[in-house]
Amino acid sequence: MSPTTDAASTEVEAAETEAATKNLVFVAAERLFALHGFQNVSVRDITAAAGVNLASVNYHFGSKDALLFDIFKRRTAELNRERAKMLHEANDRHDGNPPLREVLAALLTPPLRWLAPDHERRISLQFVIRARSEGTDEIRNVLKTDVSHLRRFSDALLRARPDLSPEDVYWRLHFTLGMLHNNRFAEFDRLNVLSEGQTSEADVVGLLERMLDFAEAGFNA
Amino acid sequence: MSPTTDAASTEVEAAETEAATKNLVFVAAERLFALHGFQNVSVRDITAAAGVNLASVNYHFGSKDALLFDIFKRRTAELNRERAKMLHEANDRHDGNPPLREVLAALLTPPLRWLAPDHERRISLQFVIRARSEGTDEIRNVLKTDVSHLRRFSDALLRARPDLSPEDVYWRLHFTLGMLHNNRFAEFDRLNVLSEGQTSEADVVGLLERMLDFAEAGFNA
DNA sequence: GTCTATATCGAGATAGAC
DNA sequence: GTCTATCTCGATATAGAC
Repeated sequence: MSPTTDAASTEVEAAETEAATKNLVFVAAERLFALHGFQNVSVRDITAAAGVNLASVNYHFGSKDALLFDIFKRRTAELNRERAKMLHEANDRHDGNPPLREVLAALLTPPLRWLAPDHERRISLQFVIRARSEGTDEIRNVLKTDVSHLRRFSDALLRARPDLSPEDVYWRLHFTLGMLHNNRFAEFDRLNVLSEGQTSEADVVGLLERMLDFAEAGFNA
Repeated sequence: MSPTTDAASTEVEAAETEAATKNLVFVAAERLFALHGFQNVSVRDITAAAGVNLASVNYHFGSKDALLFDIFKRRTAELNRERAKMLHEANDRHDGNPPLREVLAALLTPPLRWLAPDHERRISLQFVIRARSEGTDEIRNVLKTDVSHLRRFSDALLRARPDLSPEDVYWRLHFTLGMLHNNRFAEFDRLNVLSEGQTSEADVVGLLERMLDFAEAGFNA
């Protein structure tokens, strides 16, 4: 082996190791935050679960807060990309004026898909939902000021229901988002206790239909 | 002044002071928790805001967690008492079978009343909503296991809509609660940004009507 | 880049004087 | 009951060896 290839392969290995370590931290942190909440998980918990060194979080992400923000940004970007794609397809199918239900479906389907018991993003959705209400000041600021992805949907809803006042449309979108964000593990547990096991969130296709029925009727009220 | 009256008045004063101090802590803690979240408020913040001694929290409530739990218990009890009263009155008006909208109104009206800008429980409602999702393990446990007050409502809904499957009723109640719990200051801010000021949560009577319209239509879907 | 050891800080809780 | 001073702990962040 020449020194050159040696150095090159070492660099590659280091880059792979770095990426691997960073990813291990990312995945472990997301999981722990989703299950136990941001404040209840320490950097030690994360690095222990990931099987990496305690200093990794600060080395790769800068701080615990920055790690949380990083996960939040990546997952919401993924989610909103899927939503935008579905809305775009609905637009294509209906000459830029998709009916109400299809707009709502584009908003709700991606997160509901993620909720499926065997979906690889199941835990990510719980993370995003928790981060929305328990997150850092930085996350709250982004939520409050960056509404661009939501505007696509409010515009589509306004077009789908030009007979409604904008005020009505905005409020009904707000209600629909409330329905969506209530889909936390803890809330499902509570509902299961109340219904004595008659409800099961495992059937996400059924749940999506239920939510669409409810929200569509609410918009048509 | 005889020693007897002296001692008596001293006891009274001490009791009043104790009650006053305890109450100052309670009120200050509720406010700070509601505005900034449980984890972001220290015992020092609370006692400073209340103008009392640092040790007061532990002396009067045992611990920070116990203080939070105390506030949560008292406010949810108040809220559920108002709800139960409204449901009871609706039962009286309709021979034990109130229509759907009146059941929903009994569930939603008390918290919406509390939301009014000049209502003395405005901050308490924000506290309860936040405590639901950001609270301690003890609070989460109570939420999960103690569904007795909700059962009154699910039973009434089942009676109001015997044509629906129980599963449908439970899910739709879940959706309705999602709409309700989304009424946080931060969410209103977000909605105001999105709607460019076209929505105002100050008109709680209007908001209640909007929510009832949406939820009733959802149940009738 | 990784890891250990440690600095530093802020928190909740409490002992003991008054 | 109240207050001050303090204890103790657990956290994040980082310096410095390898």
